[in-house]
Amino acid sequence: MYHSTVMVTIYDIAKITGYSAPTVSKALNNQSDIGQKTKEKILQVAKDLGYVPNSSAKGLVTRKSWLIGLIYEEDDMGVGIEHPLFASIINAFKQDMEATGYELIFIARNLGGRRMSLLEHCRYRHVDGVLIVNSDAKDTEVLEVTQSDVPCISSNIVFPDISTVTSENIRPSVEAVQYLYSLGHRSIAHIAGPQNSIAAAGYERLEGYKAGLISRKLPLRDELIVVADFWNGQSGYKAMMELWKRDEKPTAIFCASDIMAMGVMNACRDLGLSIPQDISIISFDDNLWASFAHPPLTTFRQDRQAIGKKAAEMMKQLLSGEKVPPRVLVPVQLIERDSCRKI
Amino acid sequence: MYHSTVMVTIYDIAKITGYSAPTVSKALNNQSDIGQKTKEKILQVAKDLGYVPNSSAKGLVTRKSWLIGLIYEEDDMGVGIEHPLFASIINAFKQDMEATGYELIFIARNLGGRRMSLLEHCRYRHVDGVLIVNSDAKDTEVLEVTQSDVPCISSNIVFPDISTVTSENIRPSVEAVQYLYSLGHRSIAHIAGPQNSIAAAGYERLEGYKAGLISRKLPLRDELIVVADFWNGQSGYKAMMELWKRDEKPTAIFCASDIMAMGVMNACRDLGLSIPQDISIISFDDNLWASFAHPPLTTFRQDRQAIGKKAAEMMKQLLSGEKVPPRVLVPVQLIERDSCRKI
DNA sequence: CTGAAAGCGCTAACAT
DNA sequence: ATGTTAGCGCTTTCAG
Repeated sequence: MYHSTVMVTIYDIAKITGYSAPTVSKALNNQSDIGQKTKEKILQVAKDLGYVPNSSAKGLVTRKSWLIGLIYEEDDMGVGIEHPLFASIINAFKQDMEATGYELIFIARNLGGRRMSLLEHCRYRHVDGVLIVNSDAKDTEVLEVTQSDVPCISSNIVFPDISTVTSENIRPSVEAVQYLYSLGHRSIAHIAGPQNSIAAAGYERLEGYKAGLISRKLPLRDELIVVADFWNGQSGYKAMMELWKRDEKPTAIFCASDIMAMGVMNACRDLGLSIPQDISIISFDDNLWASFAHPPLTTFRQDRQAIGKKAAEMMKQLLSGEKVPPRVLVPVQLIERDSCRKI
Repeated sequence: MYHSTVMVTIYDIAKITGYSAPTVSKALNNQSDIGQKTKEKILQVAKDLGYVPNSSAKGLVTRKSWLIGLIYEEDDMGVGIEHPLFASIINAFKQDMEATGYELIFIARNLGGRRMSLLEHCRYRHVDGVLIVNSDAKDTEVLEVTQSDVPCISSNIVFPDISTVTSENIRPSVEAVQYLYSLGHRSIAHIAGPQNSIAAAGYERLEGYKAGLISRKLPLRDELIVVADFWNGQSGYKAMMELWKRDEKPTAIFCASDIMAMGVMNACRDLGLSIPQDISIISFDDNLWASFAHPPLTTFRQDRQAIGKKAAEMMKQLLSGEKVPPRVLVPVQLIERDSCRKI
């Protein structure tokens, strides 16, 4: 049955049922101090009338918006417009939060032509909390939000004052080196992500790589490390070309991301290096392409679903006043395919 | 300067400036019937106090929320969790709408445990309009929204009652065939997307393929068409394998999407077919991977940015009461790379 | 050009 | 268990 477009209020329900507005309100909100019969009758009439509450009126008096703000800056990472991680994380987060009654709203940076800071926007909409996804850690407006009293959770980017959830970076990076070591490799290079502190991933994976070498008593050599300019394929290609100009020719490479690995693998091809015969490659992410690469890429799978769910869990804790640890790590899983060989 | 967390209202400003609340309101909203001096003074005090309007109070009286609802169903297409198109479209749409003063909110399907239909949610939040991105065209709750008085624009999926913006599908598909024809190909196959009507892309590209054949007086042959089960790599692989079981061996394939093409190209490899020596491939999308494929893939680039911008433009027209055409097409661009050869 | 009064839809605090 | 009163912050008449 389709309802008319004119708004029906609790007063309409009150009039029809003969009860007062507050009583209707109580019934609708499932309060305790109300008769069972009364409640049923009111609920029935509300249903018949197609009553829908008014979030503005409700929010105005309760001061709770049931809104979670999303600060999502498109792509400072140079990946282009298709970053594969964030959409999934947001989606998992969304589903979890919605189940608890929250809706997600993108926080804008201006309001009807007039500029308005992110924090002002949060206040304007009275968001109950904010999820920061891949924003610039140095953006003053974002920092203003993280330093305010608005409950914030961050995914991917580490901010000083708030809790962050990311995939594990260090442990799997150590493991990557050890995995290659166990295959007999002794000269292992790292093509690292940008070290500009936007994302923890860049330096933490490099750190893990170094720790991995140390754990196997392999020497740390600068000439085996190339830092890519951006998290994209072109930069991966360029980094591989740079690596191969140097004297030491590694037998294996730990690459900081699959997208970069696309470029690295192309560079190998252009260099006449076949994978894994001439060189082994292990990477990070497990994106759509990894299993279709030639050869299929051995890589650590980031669990986007788990990251989003974890972020939601942390948000709910924060919202209910609980303490949340500053950094939460979600495990990744090694997906062994054919890009590494025993030597 | 950092402001306190207690809310400052127009009454605070009124008290300090000595004007009344309505006057303050007028100044803040840049109304005409107010003195220049007065306005300046009020604005200054508002700024000093860190005044931020309250969207609930505002919305309650104006009945305008400055909210655009987003109906975004994750992935009925079987692409997995990384569909590369939608995030970009949403982002472009978002930027344009924000510049006009609107914010985007995801429309949920339940509210704090209680179920609430999509339309009810739209009413609850008083959204001024709704953008539907890749939702199931048969979902009754979505249809309820499209058939309501809520202004709706759809991207990608064609709904009966509302305006839809997509990339051009038919013309480029015709062109794909003609392009291959001009290269000397006469036996041209099509690996089509799912024909289940979720997305127009599936059947429109098939339609364009057929029209292309006809335009060059090539025979339509069913054995040169394989319809994939899903828009993913596995389905592409399977479809190619199926195609090659048949008697007629085409010299070229028009594949309905890049992601499917990943699978098709892998199947070629497994079949011992080298591209483009043995078979030419042309595709659709130009995703991140296409330029890194072996060989780099010739494909039609969808302009996600333009689609999002167009959707925003249509939404604004709708919001201001203008008529919007039922279907708007955004041009795609042929990116010639190395997967097709002259024979 | 400015202000007084009223009201948007809802709920909190109390009284009955 | 139910109703009365009041008020959330803002804007819209309409009077002056």
